[in-house]
Amino acid sequence: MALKLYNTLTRKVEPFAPRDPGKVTMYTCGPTVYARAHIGNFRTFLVSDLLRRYLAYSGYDVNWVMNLTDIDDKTIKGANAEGISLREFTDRFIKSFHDDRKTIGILDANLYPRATEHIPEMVKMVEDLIEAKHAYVTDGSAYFKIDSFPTYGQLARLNMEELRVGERVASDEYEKEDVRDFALWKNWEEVDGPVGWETSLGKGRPGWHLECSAMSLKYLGKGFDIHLGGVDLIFPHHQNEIAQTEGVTHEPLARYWVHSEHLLVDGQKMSKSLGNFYTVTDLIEKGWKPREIRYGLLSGHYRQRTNFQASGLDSIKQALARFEACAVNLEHSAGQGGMSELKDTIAQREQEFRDAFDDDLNYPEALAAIFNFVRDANTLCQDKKIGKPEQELAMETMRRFDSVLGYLDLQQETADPESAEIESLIEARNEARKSKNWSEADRARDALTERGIIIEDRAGKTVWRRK
RNA sequence: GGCGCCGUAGCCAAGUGGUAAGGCGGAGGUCUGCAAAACCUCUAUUCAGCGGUUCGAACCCGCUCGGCGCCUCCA
Repeated sequence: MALKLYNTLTRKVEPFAPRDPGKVTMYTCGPTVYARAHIGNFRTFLVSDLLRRYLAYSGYDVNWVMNLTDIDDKTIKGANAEGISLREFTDRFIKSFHDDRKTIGILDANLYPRATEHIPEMVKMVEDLIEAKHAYVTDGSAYFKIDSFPTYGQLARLNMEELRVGERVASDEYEKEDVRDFALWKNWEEVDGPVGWETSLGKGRPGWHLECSAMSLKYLGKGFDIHLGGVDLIFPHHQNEIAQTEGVTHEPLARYWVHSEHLLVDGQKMSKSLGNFYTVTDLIEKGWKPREIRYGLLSGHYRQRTNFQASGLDSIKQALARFEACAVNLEHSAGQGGMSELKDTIAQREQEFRDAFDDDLNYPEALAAIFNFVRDANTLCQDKKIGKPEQELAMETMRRFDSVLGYLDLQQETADPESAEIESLIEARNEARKSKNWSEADRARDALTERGIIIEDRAGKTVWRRK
């Protein structure tokens, strides 16, 4: 079986075939950098990361571009409120975005283009759209004329004739020929303050949707492979991108449209007023470890609303501890001669793993395959069938699975500052055990337990970890 | 008004026509000086409810109940 993806454009799960054999081009709508991104944003970025990792695992050469929206109403407002430049204001949140995404193991994209660094490309696109009669200018602003694009509304399955015009459409943009038309270029206004670009279109700034059209076309070309984003972007954002790009290229913007469902927090839509609004940093401060955040945000299929529960931390810790324990078990296994059995289980579980991801990124089922592998490997350890060569093969398999999941990567390998002290307490306990002084040995263990240290007596060695 | 989604064990969550994955939790057992970890067994005769189609339905169809999304701020 090969990869199949649900394509929002066709509303079907389709076999995936890239534009250029062996190479995949993907574009993800990134954050608007006016505040620290929240975990809902990261859930979407995590889905892109998962897809990108799986494509790489499957042998594709992946080119992933993720934009940074550094010009819009909110960034202008924020910068002007602080009296600093747009650049200075947005740099701050671009940094926090990268800090947080690295924390939860989202690998580097190939490029993070900024909207403000592509003004000429956007202006050129508007000019081309005007030339093609898809756009018009009124009072210094340019608008896309949706009547000129017959399939407008298709991506979201909206019938433009039946829209309840007027109920949700802002009424202040009366200069548009049709209220449904959307802005390509916005004329400079007083509130914009120092923000604005002098261009052939006049002084102003780009509309929100334009950057993605201009930048995806520039860096990934016509008809690139996969465009990703959250479901809320289907309309109007992605529909408008399609109209803009295709109005110029007359070719499909992207071959597959992949949208991730929203994250719920404690069963409800995340909002500051409900007190369930979190950033990655908030969770770290509440004691979550990076990989626990990653696990929690990724649980559940990407097209299903996933409920992130603050109370689920213990369950997540336990699940991840299973992976870790398996690696430790393999490391300390002193057996031999289970190579054929190990190879059998690897073949079976890895097939299950691939089948799961191939089926529209069925992450929960892939996880099940890995947990089954963990159980099989633990059983082989127990049966003393894991020797040096088996250990190496099993660990290599774990690392291969983890190249997609990204949990082991996030283990903090840094030396524990108290390790010398802990080791000496363990040493003292083992001395007591040797002389069968059990009460003294238990006292030593209790002292460690009180400090949050869990110890495990393995064959010939005592290993420890923090709770 | 239009388009669409969800309801599976105590909790989380796959499965979408062939007889309920996986994780957490819980019970019992093996191992261990005792633990921890691991392993084994058990933990949904049943998939919101009611009808229908079918040899066969959690999966298809209809209705009902309950939660929710989108329809120019939004990951």
